[in-house]
Amino acid sequence: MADDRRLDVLRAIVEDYVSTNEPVGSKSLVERHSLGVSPATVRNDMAALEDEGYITQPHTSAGRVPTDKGYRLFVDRLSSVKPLSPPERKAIESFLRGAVDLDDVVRRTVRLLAQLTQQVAVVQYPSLTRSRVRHIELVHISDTRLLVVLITDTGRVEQRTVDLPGAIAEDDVADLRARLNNRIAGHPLADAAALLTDVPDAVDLRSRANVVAVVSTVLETLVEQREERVVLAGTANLARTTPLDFPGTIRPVLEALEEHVVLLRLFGEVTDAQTVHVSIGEENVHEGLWTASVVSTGYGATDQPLAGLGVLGPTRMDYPGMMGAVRAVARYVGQILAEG
Amino acid sequence: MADDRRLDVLRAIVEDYVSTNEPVGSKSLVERHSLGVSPATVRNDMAALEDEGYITQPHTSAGRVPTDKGYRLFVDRLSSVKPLSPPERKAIESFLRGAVDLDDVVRRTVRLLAQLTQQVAVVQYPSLTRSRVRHIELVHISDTRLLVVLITDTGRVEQRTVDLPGAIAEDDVADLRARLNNRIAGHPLADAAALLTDVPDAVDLRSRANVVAVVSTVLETLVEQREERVVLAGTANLARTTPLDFPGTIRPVLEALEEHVVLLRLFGEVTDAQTVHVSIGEENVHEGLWTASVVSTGYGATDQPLAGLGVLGPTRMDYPGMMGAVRAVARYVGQILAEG
DNA sequence: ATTGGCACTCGGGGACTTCGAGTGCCAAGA
DNA sequence: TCTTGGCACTCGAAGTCCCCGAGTGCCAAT
Repeated sequence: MADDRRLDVLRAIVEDYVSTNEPVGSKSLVERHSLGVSPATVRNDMAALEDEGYITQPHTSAGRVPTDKGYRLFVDRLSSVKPLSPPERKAIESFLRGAVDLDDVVRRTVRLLAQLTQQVAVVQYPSLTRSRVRHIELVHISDTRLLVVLITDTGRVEQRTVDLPGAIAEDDVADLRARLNNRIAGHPLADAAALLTDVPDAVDLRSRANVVAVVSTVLETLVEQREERVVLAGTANLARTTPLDFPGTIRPVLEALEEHVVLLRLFGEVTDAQTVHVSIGEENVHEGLWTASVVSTGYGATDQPLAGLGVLGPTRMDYPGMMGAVRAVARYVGQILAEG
Repeated sequence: MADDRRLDVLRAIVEDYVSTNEPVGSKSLVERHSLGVSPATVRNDMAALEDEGYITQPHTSAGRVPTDKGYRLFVDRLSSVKPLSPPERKAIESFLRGAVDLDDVVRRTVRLLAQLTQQVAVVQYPSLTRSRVRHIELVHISDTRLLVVLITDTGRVEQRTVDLPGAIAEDDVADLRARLNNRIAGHPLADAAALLTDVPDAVDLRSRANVVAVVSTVLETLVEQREERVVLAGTANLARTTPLDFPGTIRPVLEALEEHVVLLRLFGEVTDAQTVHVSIGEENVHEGLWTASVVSTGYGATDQPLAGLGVLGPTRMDYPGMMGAVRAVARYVGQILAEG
């Protein structure tokens, strides 16, 4: 039971610190929470918690502040996801319903999430490799130039121009278009490479070079990671934070946010759309984010998420609330995408 | 001549303040510049300049700092655009040459500009209304659903799905595609509305509703301002600024940067690709940018620019340098786009 | 019109003090 | 063995005081 109370104390410290943004002392703790013990007892618990590395004091005689490890324990064992209120859910739904296309869905989602959480929001575009091909369109731009347009079942559209080694006739374009669609329409993009290897073999020698060029462009568009895109919103919320949250400057964080590769890696661990993942302080791989926490999850079909979304803020954040918001938004987006 | 010297003094003040970030006094002024007069004389000039509102002192008995009006005079009459060094030009060119498509050009441009100027860079996508239609593609997704893809001569691709009131056959799609392209391919988007009005009249009654739906979607895609896009880079450079630059917090600036509508308005005045436009402090319409300056210009064909690009930073910025960088980058981008 | 001289201003920074929230430890009590 | 009240101690925040010096405005002399 003494052990249980120690955890209660840790929970209370995290909650108080998150809401007041001030190191919390033993006295104010017993005042704000009904722990049923005296400050002296709490002090003993605090000393123990500090020994174990869950809390720390900014300077000798100040209150305690949770460490990354403390937040981790809090998230894992001392809190649960805070569901959103019905009005909030209503607002999310009606806001997302208005979207006209995929771009719009993503844009609205990221703004919504930033607004809702008052943090920086990050949304990854539905991953290409995990979607299916709806259609490939070839547009004849000039004799030696085609525009390849790839449409996925999530509504994502990617395009790329191809410079052909030789001239190509309209008829040949139509033929190739039919072949390509016949081969991969309806299939996951991940399988595209395998399905397309023998396409050049089936056409006559004359145009084979052109076909190879087109196929390799299609594959590039599909495979190349550079096409993974993320969208941000709420950067201004970083300026709201106190110097306590980000020691010195928010610059490294802003820099990390500009390197979209870094952001994409945040969603690397996203494997299902059910669990909400939390990465706290130095748990983050990127050094610039060692003072920040990321709450993320996948969205899309529950078994096979399309991509990730999440929020980023100081380690001192309302984890249960953020997790609730992230989960709720992810669910609604998944729903919307499934319908559209 | 006394008047001339006063302007020299103002120029010296601006230059010193920009480089040192400290209010500049009469003594250090004569030390750093060879004005050929004594500090006392400079003091008289300063007093006059202050009376006229070109400079001000942060507090009694500190050096002087240029006002917005002072920077304005400096930009208009006391400085000239600083050309980039040949190596810099070389770097710009080779960096931009590597771009594979329009998206890539824009992305590279904005990063380059941020890097070069150490400020926040903003690049607007080539405006739709000012480009010409290269091709319109209609993709048959389902019986009652089409994907409309619009390709401009700048390489920009816009797409939108249309839900049709009734079913449509493949043949009708092909027919409509041909009609649309026949009508507006090669024409400026701005003329599209006029050119398309009578298209529905030419088809038989049966499919007229469908045609109307498609045409109106095309027009929406063309006309709607929401498709005007901007891209940002270098936000982290704002965190480099001192409290002197942005009194209190950079938050309002970050907020303004997130409202892309605000950014687009920055380029509203861009009418040609020759002159570089400077907007200083409270000259900015948006209140959140009253502590910032914007250096912008148009890019594209010199007579009819496609869109704008520029940088944003504290009013205390190196205007000649920024103008040089912005102008150079705009020229190269225009060149690249003209070739591609 | 320019300049040297001079008295004046005022913010920044260092030294010093006070205040109080918070701590650790201990001995007594349950 | 755990809890608790008591107590001395620590140390940062904030206030006060003071000095220094960069910078100013003004004036009389050139």
